[in-house]
Amino acid sequence: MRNLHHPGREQLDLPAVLYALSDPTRLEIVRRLAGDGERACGTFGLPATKATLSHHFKVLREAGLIQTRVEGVHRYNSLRKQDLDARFPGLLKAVLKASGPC
Amino acid sequence: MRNLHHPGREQLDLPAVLYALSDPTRLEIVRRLAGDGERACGTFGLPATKATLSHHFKVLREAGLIQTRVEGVHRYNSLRKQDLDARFPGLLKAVLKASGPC
DNA sequence: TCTATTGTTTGATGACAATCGAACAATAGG
DNA sequence: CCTATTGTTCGATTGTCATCAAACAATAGA
Repeated sequence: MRNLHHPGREQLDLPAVLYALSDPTRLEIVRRLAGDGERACGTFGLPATKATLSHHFKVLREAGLIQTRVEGVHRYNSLRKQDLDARFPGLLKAVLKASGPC
Repeated sequence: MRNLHHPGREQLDLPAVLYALSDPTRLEIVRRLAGDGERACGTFGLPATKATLSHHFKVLREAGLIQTRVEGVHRYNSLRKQDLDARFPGLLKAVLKASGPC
């Protein structure tokens, strides 16, 4: 748990990204990160236990959608907008737009 | 099997669409339909049994990605481009682009 | 050092999904 | 009517996923 695994930009896999986005809870996390820039895991107020949320953050991280920065006792998450846009131009924007108004 | 179920344009669900696209076999089917317009199920030459392919076509159909027209003994599939673009502007294009050159 | 906070990991459970072979249904063509 | 073709459905198997409670790890602060 010391080292969080983040795939490189070139390793981003489209099916894995689409799969990560296909869960409503994970999509909501991405939506909020798209607006807020950076947030700690515990600040989402989503209807799930911390174990479940930790699982979802892990899926998003390993698919390359988010980046997690450790600072003290917190984990700050942010969207990897630039990497996603470089690899899959227009995809994130289209998904966010399709997911409704923020 | 007489009546194939196609969800209406307004019923298209983003997570379901993303999930359907997150399988490599299904993504490949969509890619080919994007180029070819209309094709019968048996003409894809994908490495899976007909039972498995029938399953994938069903997932795509019920997510609203494809339309199946029955003619004689064949089922002709086509992409629901217009419905997808109306509901999720730019999404299909971005996914196709991200999935590589056709 | 003790305690509270934050998040991960583990283990278990129930649900769902991908895959296949075999049986079935529908149709076209003899 | 018989047969080949095309695709769906069924049943079974195997594997994966979402979820939770509980245990654990790491850190900050008193």
